[in-house]
Amino acid sequence: MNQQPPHFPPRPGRGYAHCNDCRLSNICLPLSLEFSDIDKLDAIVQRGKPLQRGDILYRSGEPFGAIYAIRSGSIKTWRTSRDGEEQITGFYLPGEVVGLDGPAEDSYANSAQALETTSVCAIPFSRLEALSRQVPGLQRNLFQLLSREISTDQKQFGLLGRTSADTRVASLLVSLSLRHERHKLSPTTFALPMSRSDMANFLGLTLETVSRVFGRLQQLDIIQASRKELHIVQPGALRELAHSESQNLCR
Amino acid sequence: MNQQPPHFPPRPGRGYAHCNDCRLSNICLPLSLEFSDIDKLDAIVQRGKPLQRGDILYRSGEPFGAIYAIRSGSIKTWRTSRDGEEQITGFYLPGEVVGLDGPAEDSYANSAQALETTSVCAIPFSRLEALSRQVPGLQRNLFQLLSREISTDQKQFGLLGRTSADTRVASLLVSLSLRHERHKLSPTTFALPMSRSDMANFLGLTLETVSRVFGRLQQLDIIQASRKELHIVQPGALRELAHSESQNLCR
DNA sequence: CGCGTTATTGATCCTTATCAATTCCAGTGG
DNA sequence: CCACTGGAATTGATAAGGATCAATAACGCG
Repeated sequence: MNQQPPHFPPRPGRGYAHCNDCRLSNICLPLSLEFSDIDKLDAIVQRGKPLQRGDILYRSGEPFGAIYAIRSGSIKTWRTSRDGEEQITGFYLPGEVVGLDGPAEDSYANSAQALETTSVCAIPFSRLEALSRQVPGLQRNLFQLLSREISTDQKQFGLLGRTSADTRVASLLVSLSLRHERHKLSPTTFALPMSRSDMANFLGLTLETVSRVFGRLQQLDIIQASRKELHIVQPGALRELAHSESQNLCR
Repeated sequence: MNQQPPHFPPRPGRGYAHCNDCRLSNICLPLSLEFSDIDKLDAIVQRGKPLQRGDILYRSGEPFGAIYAIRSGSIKTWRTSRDGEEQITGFYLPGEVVGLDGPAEDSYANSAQALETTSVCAIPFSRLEALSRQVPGLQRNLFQLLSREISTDQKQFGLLGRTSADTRVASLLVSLSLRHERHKLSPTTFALPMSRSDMANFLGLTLETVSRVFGRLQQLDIIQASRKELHIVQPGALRELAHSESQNLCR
């Protein structure tokens, strides 16, 4: 896999969509800004060529420069603890933003890697800060973005701490499903861009357990899965499972 | 326990320390601002009378108005999942800020409660936003504050997902110890403001397990604990435990 | 001093980790 | 085109850590 970081030219190449044309502008940073303000934002956004599967977007410890909005594809982020264990901290889909852990120490705490062919918009943070001082709506969106990341991270606590393997896997699948729905994609049939092992790591399980849960969910005809392809047969049942604190699929 | 929210008069009562006098100003929001800018911040800060143990600072679902810097005492925050289970999301000590989950949905996702007699500075967020547009250093501090919350939340992932009960408890104690040290308080002898059950909930354990770990740690003379009083006898050994991914104190 | 809450300690069970073997698949090269 | 190969996934057997249930003890507060 190619491990070179992609480069972002100072001014984006022609031929890439601008924010005002982007169909994600209603869930991304431009959310509810005026056209003229979106143009100002657009002027500092840098669009490079797509990352390939396995490409690293940034590495833990690198100086913080930009946050990245995902245009297409998907990204995983992870931290490395001091004894070298890796903990996946999130999977990010189009319209979502990675790198928000950067401002804390002015360097990235996470590493970020493309799970498939992925296009991102790089937004240099210092320029974004400056712009958001002039555009109150943008400042507000930025605060919301950070705050939302806090909120989703905290949701994960309950999942990791207190729930059965079944609930954890179901939760992840439901979360992905909802996010697909938001993009007007099928919420019931989509590809899982990450490996079982990635899911397991993210959910605080082993890959064997994840695999077994997949098995059970298929046995019950709640999902159909073959490798990376997922079809949710009974969305209601899956949601049910995802929201139960401890319940599991007693075989 | 008194469940009334405290009220914050529009302009603070006399006799409360201002930011420029506050010994926490080097770790709180005013961090590395100029005196004149700190005064501007100070002008929007509201200081009420202290909360008592059990007092609610804000409740999940309430409209978001302010973030709160803790001056003395301690606060716990928690989320309530849709099936009514409570998950403690953090313990906050002086100089730390709660309410950062508010901007996401313009309402608090967490509830916050005083664990002991606690003084807080309320900072109305819309006024803070406005001010931070004029004071770039303040805006930067705010972004850092949010980003740091993301970072500490993500650290918790690895703990909850992958580590032994011993490691989790040790981690919490080490974290508290380090934060006490930052305030020039003893890092080895302090009071635990929260119950065993709170710790357990936060760490994704049961209170019985937490109690047992305390027992083991005392057996090994790593800590001495009696109820809420904690003395760390061997800080090194505790840190060791806290950083090991899976190791546990096989009895 | 007595009650209720909080913490400790003990015995047992269950879920999931761990270890191990096998299968499946994608990609490769002959 | 098909056999090979190596990573990913599945499946099975076992064991361990922590949850659960239960009883007791210690403390704080009125």
